[in-house]
Amino acid sequence: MADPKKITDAPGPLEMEGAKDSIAFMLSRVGASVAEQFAASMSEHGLVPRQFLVLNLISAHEGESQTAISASIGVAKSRMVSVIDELESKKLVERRVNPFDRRQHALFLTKAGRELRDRARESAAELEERIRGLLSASGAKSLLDSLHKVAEIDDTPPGIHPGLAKKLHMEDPH
Amino acid sequence: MADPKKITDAPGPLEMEGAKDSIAFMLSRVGASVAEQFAASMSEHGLVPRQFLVLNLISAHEGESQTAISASIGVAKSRMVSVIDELESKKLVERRVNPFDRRQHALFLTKAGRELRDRARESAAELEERIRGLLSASGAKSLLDSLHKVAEIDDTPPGIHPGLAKKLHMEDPH
DNA sequence: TATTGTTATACTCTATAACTATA
DNA sequence: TATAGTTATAGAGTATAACAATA
Repeated sequence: MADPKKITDAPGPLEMEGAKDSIAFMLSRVGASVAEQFAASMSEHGLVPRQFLVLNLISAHEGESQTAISASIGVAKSRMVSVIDELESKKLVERRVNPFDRRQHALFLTKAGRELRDRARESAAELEERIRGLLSASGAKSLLDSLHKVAEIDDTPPGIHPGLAKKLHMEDPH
Repeated sequence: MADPKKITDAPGPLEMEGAKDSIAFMLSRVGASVAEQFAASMSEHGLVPRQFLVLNLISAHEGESQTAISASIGVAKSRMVSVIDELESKKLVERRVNPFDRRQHALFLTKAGRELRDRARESAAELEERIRGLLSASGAKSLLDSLHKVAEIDDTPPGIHPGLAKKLHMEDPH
């Protein structure tokens, strides 16, 4: 086959051979798809995934500094500024001066922040249930187990999500 | 706990509770990690993942147009231009005029393109084996099976990788 | 009038380096 | 001297619309 072909009918999506049999490809593809669904789910609360993560980290570690939070999710501290700025402008997070080191901002959730955290967690739980609904109970357990094993492929600490250090897509009609 | 805390020692990475038990989070995290490893693997051949995908699509569908390829991976046709430009400048891909429709460029791999495709596929296979090495044979089979089930969470056509394409749904051309 | 490939432009996300105020 | 937070800037990636050639 060395000649241009006449396109006679609608070709449909061209497929790549072997992709469906590759764990690497399917993990990457399904992972990106789930991340998209999650981003769409969070956007209903006016959050991007990274903000949800930060909200939960502050919730579990109140009083920590911006640098500590940023290091925990693997982003530069300079990027944390606008993330906290936006959360603070929505009255979800408070910056307080740490009296033990006045360079640091101690981060705390407001009441509204705790409430939004809970609502966003419910959305996350709904997505989780939607996924588990596609699997048997033993299948879900086995999948989670396999994911923990494959997670050993790199030495990223457990709390860090490599994809959140970069960009996550938010759905945008049109 | 309502007071800033004195940071006494290196805190280590702060963790988010429940993340490890969430299939959604782990899928997203491991998927991003695998995608990173794959990108690193492809970069050894001077390719980005999308170029590898395009190389394989042209290989399986020689003579197709740029628009057909771009639609198959869910990217705008305008973005395909620079992708093909680069592949062509490396003498991996040829644009030929399609005599049946002289607006179209029929895409073909060169000999060097087929050789690089094969070498890059070997690298991809190595990553696949590295992942499978972390699992039992039955675990790998079960994981792949679960991934196919979870892939039903959206209606993305099988060949499309949402992470490589921003726009998921191709408009019906009317 | 519609489509293919292309170009131009604006917008978002990111990385990096400086700067300040504290330590 | 070093660190926390901030700002500025430049680069990469992307989406979108418009355009010329062809159908």
